[in-house]
Amino acid sequence: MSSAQACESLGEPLSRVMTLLGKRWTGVVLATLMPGSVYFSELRRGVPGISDRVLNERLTELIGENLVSRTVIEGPPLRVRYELTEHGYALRPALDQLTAWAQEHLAP
Amino acid sequence: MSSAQACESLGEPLSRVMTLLGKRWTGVVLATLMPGSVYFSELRRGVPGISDRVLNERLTELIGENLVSRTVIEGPPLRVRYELTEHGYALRPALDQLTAWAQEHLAP
DNA sequence: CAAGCGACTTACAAAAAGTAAGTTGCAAAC
DNA sequence: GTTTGCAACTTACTTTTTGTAAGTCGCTTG
Repeated sequence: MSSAQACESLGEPLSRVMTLLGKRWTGVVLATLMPGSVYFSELRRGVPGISDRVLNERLTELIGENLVSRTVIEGPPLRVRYELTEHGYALRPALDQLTAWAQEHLAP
Repeated sequence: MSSAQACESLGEPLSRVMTLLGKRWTGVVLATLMPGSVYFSELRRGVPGISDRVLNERLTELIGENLVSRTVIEGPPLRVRYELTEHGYALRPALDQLTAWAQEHLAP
């Protein structure tokens, strides 16, 4: 396989992931959803520094990509659960690799 | 291990990686450097859509994190090679996982 | 000797993210 | 029984990042 082909085959799907993960907070939001479903307010607490506005924006995008599902629990009080879909959960090995890499190769 | 602890242990190094990869183009630039060292102009061609300005910015950041090295080749003509360091190259398994995930779980 | 390449740099516009306050529906506190 | 407060957003506005285009400098090629 030539270098150009390697670049192509690596590049195309990779650039699609990076369109998602290349936005601020997306990766951390997904990681925070890994342990299981959470309410909006729990998510916000789990992702220190993110604002309501952006958290909502990221969730909307992830729902649009079928990586996260949204379930309204009619109240009162009304609550909303967010949960990874199968596709979203499948990102776990990749995020684990990134975490391992950071621990070994990224300065604190 | 409690869910809160899991969140912590996954979260801290992950959020450091995402500070890097969460910026536009960073992931694709790193992936493009994987096959070997390249000149600035080759890199630009290898990352369609990126501008000189941002490519330069990303490279400067990556050099600052010791993930990429820069070598000036005195001309004329003067050229500059960019190459992954050991730390940068170590990201390969993670990027491969992301690529594999995109192929299986991300809509084109 | 005009035009172009390589590697940037600069100046300016558009898009994304940050910040803060507002909204709606209810419920416990005073 | 009115104020306070939470949950889940939404809106308006500021700041930061990106995008776009042109400019620079040394040299080379037609």
